[in-house]
Amino acid sequence: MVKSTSYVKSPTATGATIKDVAARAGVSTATVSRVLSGKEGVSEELYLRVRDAIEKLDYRPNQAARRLRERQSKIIGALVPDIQIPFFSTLVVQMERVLQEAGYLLLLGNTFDQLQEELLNVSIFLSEDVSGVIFAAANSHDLSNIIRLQENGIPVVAIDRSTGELQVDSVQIANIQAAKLAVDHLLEEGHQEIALITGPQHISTAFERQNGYELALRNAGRPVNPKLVQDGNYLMDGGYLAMRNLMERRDRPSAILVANYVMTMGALQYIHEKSIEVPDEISLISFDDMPWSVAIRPPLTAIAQPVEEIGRIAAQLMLDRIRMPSNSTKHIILEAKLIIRSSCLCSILSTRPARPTISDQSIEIRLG
Amino acid sequence: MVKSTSYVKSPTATGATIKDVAARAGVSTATVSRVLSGKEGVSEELYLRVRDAIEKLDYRPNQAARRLRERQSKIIGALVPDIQIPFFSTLVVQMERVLQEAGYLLLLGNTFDQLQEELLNVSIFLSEDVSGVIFAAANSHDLSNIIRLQENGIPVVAIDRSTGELQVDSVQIANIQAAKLAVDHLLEEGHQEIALITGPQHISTAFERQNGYELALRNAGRPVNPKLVQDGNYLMDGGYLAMRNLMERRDRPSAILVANYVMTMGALQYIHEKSIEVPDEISLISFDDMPWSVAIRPPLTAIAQPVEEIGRIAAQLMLDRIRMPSNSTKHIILEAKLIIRSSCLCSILSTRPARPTISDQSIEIRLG
DNA sequence: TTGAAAGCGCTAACAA
DNA sequence: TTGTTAGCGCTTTCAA
Repeated sequence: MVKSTSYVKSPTATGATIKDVAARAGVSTATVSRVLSGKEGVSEELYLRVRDAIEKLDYRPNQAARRLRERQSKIIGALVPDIQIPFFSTLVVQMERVLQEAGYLLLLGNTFDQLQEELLNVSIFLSEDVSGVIFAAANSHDLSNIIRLQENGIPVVAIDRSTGELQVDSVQIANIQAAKLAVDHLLEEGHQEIALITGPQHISTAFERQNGYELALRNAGRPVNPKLVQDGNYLMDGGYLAMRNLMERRDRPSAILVANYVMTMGALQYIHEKSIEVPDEISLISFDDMPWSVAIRPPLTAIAQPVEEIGRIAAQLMLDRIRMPSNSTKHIILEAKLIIRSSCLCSILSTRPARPTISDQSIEIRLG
Repeated sequence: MVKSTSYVKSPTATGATIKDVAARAGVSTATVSRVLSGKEGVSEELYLRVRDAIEKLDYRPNQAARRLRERQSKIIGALVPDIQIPFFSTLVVQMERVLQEAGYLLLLGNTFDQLQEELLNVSIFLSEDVSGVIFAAANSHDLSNIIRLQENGIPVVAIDRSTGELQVDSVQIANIQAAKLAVDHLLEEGHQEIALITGPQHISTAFERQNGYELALRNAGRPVNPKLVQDGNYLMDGGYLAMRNLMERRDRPSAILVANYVMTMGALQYIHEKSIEVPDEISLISFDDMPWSVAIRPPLTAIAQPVEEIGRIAAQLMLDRIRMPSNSTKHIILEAKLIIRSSCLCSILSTRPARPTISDQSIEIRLG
């Protein structure tokens, strides 16, 4: 068969277009468009005919065409370190829920805390002409990628991490207080040597949590021993190594605060490999609380962040900012809670007969 | 100031367009387009001028316009149950990596294993005119949403879960063999009463794993006791309740296979609440292996799926299918491995003096 | 209340 | 090798 050589991209059945709908309903595309966007001024009769045609043809408007015409994509980009980290996957799910409700699409970008990956995703976002970007900065000291977005007139909202000078809406927790809360608790329990496994210093949550740790010690008139502060790089390996460094010391600390959940897993691996008893030999408090923190032996005392709320608020801030671009910048700070379970208990206390240790009777303490 | 009333959507600085680049380089937009797509037939001189203009203007092509014009979005939709489940977040990250490399964007859709949510996401995918969809069916017995995609000429690839009649490329593990492997191991260790915590019967991995469990027992000439098969709904709560049902029986099983990781967390919660000793009182094997399986006490014996490989292969199958639509359908079945750690150990063996139990001396066994 | 028509930014056929 | 131009599917102005 000889056919004309007009070029056709997709030989497969493409969906119906607005033209098809218009033809079938016997109206103009303008009318269909009006029905689509629920605009006033369409007669009952035509409205019904159009709706009918839409249904019959299983028509769905082409988003690319819409975006091109409307000059706004209704896509929100999200820059997170790694969706494999439970904290961030929960964040993303919540943001998505709120945004979807408002007719926006969430486009995910994992940065793995590398500026280069962040840049790559920012480029994609710019190409997609995103309506906004919610971001956890890969490096709190280098926000050039974020600034690039702003220069392009794209509203941005910071989550989880601070942004220093940069004027942007933000949601995060009170990291200093949260860390202080944990250390205060350990001090109250009578711990003398309290260590910290911290994260990369270019990530704000890491140094803020460290600040909180040091603040608590100083407030209590205790010295801050730099040897007891180990960088675990926010990774599982790092947590493992940091824990090893700490436990191989001649004078082991009696308690440890771990600045994120991933490192806690690494720390626990070391603890279990060496059959160290928690909390008898060492008390442990972990940042971040997971549903399965109670499935771990011993159940972990943890600093629980209101993750879902952070996600929802971030999305809401974004929507507000898009609607009212000139509103004043908002900074939302939420408080984290200390959930006391059984991974920290003062070894001194365990000598008191009135309060049995876990290993004796396996009680469980739950507060908060 | 009185201005003309021409309508303007975005008052903010929009990025440069191809026209701007053409003007600046003193060429036509066609030439810019040719440079952009790396086409032959542009003189060295113009090429350089165009590149320079692109750089100076920080120009990035508008994707919406491209999609509209090219009639293909280069977006791949991904339908997964819940990105908060580690297995799926890893899958997504790997797929994204491969697809991005090939110039495709991944658009994520969480179904939470609800057909309604699946439908919602499919509608979005259709509107976005996605080039393909990689899916883990919310319900293996109702693939109508997937069929709808196919009817629209959209290539689909199945991951993780079977699709029965439906002819589609797929990647999954050999679930029956994997479950059998685990149960065989427990049988070899001398366990008499082996229980299963299974998932929803409309999810193929759940019933396939159950088949493998039953097959292993039958092959060994053992009866299958329906009371020992508990539905845990693939959720943490479900795992908790299923474990409780099992342990409250007069004759407790001596070993349990848990069909996914989330339920294992629930099961462990119950185990720890009741201070049940693993593996002394009960042996446990869990489907799915996580980096932090070694951070749990005791380190979990697990069936490790090649998650990352599944993700990469799925993405590759998708790309192949797009390039060669008429290729024959491929089914890739990968094998899972049994990683033996310390959560399963035969209680009979522990009576042999030569082999101390974990709780005695805290040895660690690692194979695989 | 309705329709005609312009044009969003881009690619590719075709002409030069 | 380069430019001109049509048109992808949609929304909105403007005129009727």
